[in-house]
Amino acid sequence: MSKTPFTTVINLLRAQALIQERFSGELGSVHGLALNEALLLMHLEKAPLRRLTRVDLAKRLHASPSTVTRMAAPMEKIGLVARQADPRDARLAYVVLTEAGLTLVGDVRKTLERRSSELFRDRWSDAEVASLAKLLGRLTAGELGDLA
Amino acid sequence: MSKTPFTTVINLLRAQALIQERFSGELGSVHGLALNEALLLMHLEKAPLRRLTRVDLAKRLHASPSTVTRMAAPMEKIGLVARQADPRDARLAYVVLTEAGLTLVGDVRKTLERRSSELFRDRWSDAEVASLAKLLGRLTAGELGDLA
DNA sequence: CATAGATGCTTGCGAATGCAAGTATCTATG
DNA sequence: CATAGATACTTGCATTCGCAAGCATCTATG
Repeated sequence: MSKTPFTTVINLLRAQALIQERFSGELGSVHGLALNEALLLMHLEKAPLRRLTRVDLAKRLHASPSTVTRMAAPMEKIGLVARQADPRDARLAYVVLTEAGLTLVGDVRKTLERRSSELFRDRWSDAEVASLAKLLGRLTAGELGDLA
Repeated sequence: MSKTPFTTVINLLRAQALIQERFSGELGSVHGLALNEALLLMHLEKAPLRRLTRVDLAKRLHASPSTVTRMAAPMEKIGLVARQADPRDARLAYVVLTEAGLTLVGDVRKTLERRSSELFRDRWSDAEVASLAKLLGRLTAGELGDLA
């Protein structure tokens, strides 16, 4: 039995920790957001009508609905998102991206794209990065919400 | 400017969430450990004398020293690790793997290796998995503690 | 139309974690 | 040897998160 799959998993966990550390700092100091909050805004940006229910957001963020409720509250307070009811189903409380949120998420995306490029700037060819993206994409093929 | 690096980072974050979800369940129910606790034991297993200081463990786990202190306490209580003083430096409090811990970490490793294999069982050739492992390994080249 | 089950959201509670401060010890400098 | 700074660990406090329970609403069935 080969141990290559295990090595792959371990390396992936390490790479994720590296990225989290590198990105969280600038994201927090420049935009005042945590990485998860940035991902939430980007999911809304990609969604039809720029809105999603809390349950849908939870699935895309791999979080619980209660976490999404609590994440959205302060972002609503500062005007990045708003709460929107559904006229047909009174249970639903959409989280909808505001104009301010749309502007911010554009800046956030630029920051993340720049940091991502820096991550591969040295010792990586374009083909290698593309190969890595493709392999990782296949790993998560059945998942919701692409963001990219 | 290409967006491939950004796509790569997003896919990596998604893949990490997938792995965390798939592994945590069995790790907890079968061995009674969280993923981070399993990683802690595996770092000890790889270390000389099967022991590390809390600060060294924190670096390898990408956690704070206080987190390591609190993680080690219950594992010491159930006999997986022990506390060991350094005769030359009274500040150091090594976390050392016990025999019971060594036995458990062997089982845990087998579980993780099997789950990792299942992750790539369908639609992946050996060469593709090896390629992914290599690319991820390059991303974390400068880091401590290999585990694999 | 009435009821049972399913779904979406929120809240209480406990667990995990980081930061900052405090203590103990070591090391370098004079 | 005395002192200042560095290092290792721990603890108090605040934050974040998931689970379970509760409430409101919707849907299916009779």
